[in-house]
Amino acid sequence: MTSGQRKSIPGRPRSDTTRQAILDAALELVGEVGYPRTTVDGIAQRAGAGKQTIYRWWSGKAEVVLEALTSNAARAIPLPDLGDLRSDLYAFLRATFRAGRRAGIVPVLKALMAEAQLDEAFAEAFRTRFLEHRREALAQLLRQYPDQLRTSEAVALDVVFGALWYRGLVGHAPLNDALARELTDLLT
Amino acid sequence: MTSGQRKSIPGRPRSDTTRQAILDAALELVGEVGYPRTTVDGIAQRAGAGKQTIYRWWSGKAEVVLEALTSNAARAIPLPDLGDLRSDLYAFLRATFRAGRRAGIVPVLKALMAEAQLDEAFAEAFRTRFLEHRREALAQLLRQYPDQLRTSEAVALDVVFGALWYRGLVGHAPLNDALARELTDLLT
Amino acid sequence: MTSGQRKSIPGRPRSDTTRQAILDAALELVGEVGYPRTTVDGIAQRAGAGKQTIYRWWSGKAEVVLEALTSNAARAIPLPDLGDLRSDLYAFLRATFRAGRRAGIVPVLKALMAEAQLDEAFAEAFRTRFLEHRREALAQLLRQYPDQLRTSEAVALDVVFGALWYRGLVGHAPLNDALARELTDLLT
Amino acid sequence: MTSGQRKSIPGRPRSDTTRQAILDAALELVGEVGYPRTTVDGIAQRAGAGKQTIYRWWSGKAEVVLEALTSNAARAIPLPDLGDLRSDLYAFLRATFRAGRRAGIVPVLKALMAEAQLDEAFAEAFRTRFLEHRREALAQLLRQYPDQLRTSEAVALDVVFGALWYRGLVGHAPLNDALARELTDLLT
DNA sequence: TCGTAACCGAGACGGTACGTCGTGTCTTCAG
DNA sequence: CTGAAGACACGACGTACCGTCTCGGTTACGA
Repeated sequence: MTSGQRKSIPGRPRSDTTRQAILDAALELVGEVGYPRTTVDGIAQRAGAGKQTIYRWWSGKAEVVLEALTSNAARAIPLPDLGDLRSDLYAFLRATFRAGRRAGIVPVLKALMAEAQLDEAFAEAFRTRFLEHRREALAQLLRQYPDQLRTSEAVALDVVFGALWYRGLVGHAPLNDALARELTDLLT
Repeated sequence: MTSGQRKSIPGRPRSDTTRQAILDAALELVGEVGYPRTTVDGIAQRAGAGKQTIYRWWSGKAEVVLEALTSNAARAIPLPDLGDLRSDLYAFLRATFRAGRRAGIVPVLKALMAEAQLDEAFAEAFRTRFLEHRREALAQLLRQYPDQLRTSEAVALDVVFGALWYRGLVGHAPLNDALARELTDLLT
Repeated sequence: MTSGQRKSIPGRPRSDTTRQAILDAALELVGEVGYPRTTVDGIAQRAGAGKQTIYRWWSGKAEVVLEALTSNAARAIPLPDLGDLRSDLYAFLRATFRAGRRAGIVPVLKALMAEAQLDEAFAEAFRTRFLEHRREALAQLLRQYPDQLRTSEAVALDVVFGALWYRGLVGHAPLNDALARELTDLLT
Repeated sequence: MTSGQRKSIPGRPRSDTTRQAILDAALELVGEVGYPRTTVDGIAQRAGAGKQTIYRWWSGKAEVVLEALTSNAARAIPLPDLGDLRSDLYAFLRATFRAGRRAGIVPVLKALMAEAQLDEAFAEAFRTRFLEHRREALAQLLRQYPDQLRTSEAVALDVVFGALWYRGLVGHAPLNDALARELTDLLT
């Protein structure tokens, strides 16, 4: 019955207060001065924490920011359910794009994607702890209408998130409702 | 009236030998130790050049690598012309993906895209000196068959390059002929 | 009957096992890696003790090592008594130097003397709990022959221990029998 | 005739301004907050120098302070020459003790001696660049009167500097004229 | 032919951030 | 209250790159 009740581990337990302070400080700093000018020292100082404490639980600022992003917000965009793929997909894309435009998360996400290119270990973390969740959300939506899609699920996901990230990263065109419209039309 | 032709500038002219040595050294180093562990010092040392010489002509390692990439190779993938969009687009995508898989340029491109996220000035350079060229190549192809495309040219470009970059950056799936096939089918 | 001795203090009494384990661990570590690379953490770990336990009873590694040194050994060099100052002093010095050369205590003493320079509180402890004992031993010897000494007792002590420590700390010359001989001749 | 003209070394030459600024800053800081609380960062900051510049030329704060001490001052106590050993030695000792009492160099010297105990490399530097100079000064004096000394030159030096350092390091008694008198009487 | 000016190599410089280490305090659970 | 365990705030360390600077030395051109 796996009655496994937690073996009480010895020693002082991790301070959740400090953990939260660090995550908050990270988000604040990133918001104020931007990701590249955010430093581990800076986060520690603002959080009233020691640098060591940060390095004990995270491997660097990228991981801290990633966790801050994914934990502070149960940032779930609710999946629409309007009965057909066209409507649901359009609603999903509009909502996603709008969420991106609203808060200052987009530059942070771009920076994390950048970090992932420069640091293989972080790439893995970013993929499994962030990207795949988003992918899975859309995948669930698509799976509801298996035969209304003009291409395979995998390619549909790559097309949607590809266009999304590509416009975001390159910045040559906005993520607006028109794009949502066109992608929807293309895929259904 | 200084009739417009270049006044011969005084002083020692720029050494093209050195320029080439720097670009070569940059590519070599990036190939050997990867972009993040490549340093301006390292490039200078390997090229037998002074650091100042690099900073005189480029703004940093990103620009050097970018120029090395775009200059060393007349890296033109010849545009196919098989008579219809389906064939041309498929050929184009296959050739592009294969070029990417072959040499070690892909990690470098990923790194440059990363750099562009962290440095606005370089982002501009990367966009105009690299990304737009690729975009324009495909755009020319698409413009030959204005009515065989299932979406606008702009979105088609974003879909193609989006999927391409997304798979490349995230690395969750390969850039293979199957993707070329599916994208072609989707867009035509 | 508990007649009037120590009121029994509440709580768990100090573990003498642990105390000894800490002192032993300290001496071992100092012997193995040297004083500067010995850390409080290291001592605690090797002793199977908590750091807090160390800080509860000592003020830092210097005090631990000092106590280890002075307690583990009833390191009394027996005072010679040969009947005249020359013989006694020479015997004393020879024995002292030899004791120093034998075991690995000398580097530790040097390190403690160093620590005393950097930490006023420890300087006091080192002086009263170690240095003065040695001084007092020789002083007793000297006082037996008050009129065979060519200088005051205080200066004689400083000359003997001065030369001793000076050669030990600087290391430009050995603490050998020749020195014992010359010092004896000089002082008597 | 060994006409050895300096081979011109390439690169920017070492900045003597910076070197001096660092040495000055080191002495100031040591004077203000004491040696143990002086940090390399602190020195660099006050000198307006980069930390790297310090580590390029010295191995740590101990070496910087040592050089500051030995270079900033042609701190030569002039050798007395009064015609006989008793007078000269007494004069030398009095002058030495007084010099020590006057400025705040004594604590620094104690700290350097401490450092030498904890760092073998620095010990060597301290010995050859400081201690031996002092030794040699007194040795010269002694050598003028080879037969007025009651012991060998080497032991005389150890007795004098031994008593001096011992009283300085332990601090149980002052370095005063009485000690100078007694040492002189003992040795002559 | 000689001066001026920009080039080039080398490498020192001021600076910022990094990640690690040791200290001494604290907070948990177990005796 | 002691003690093991270990997290915590703090502060210094030494290193790595950055982008700028300052040397001596080298081309080129034009006076």
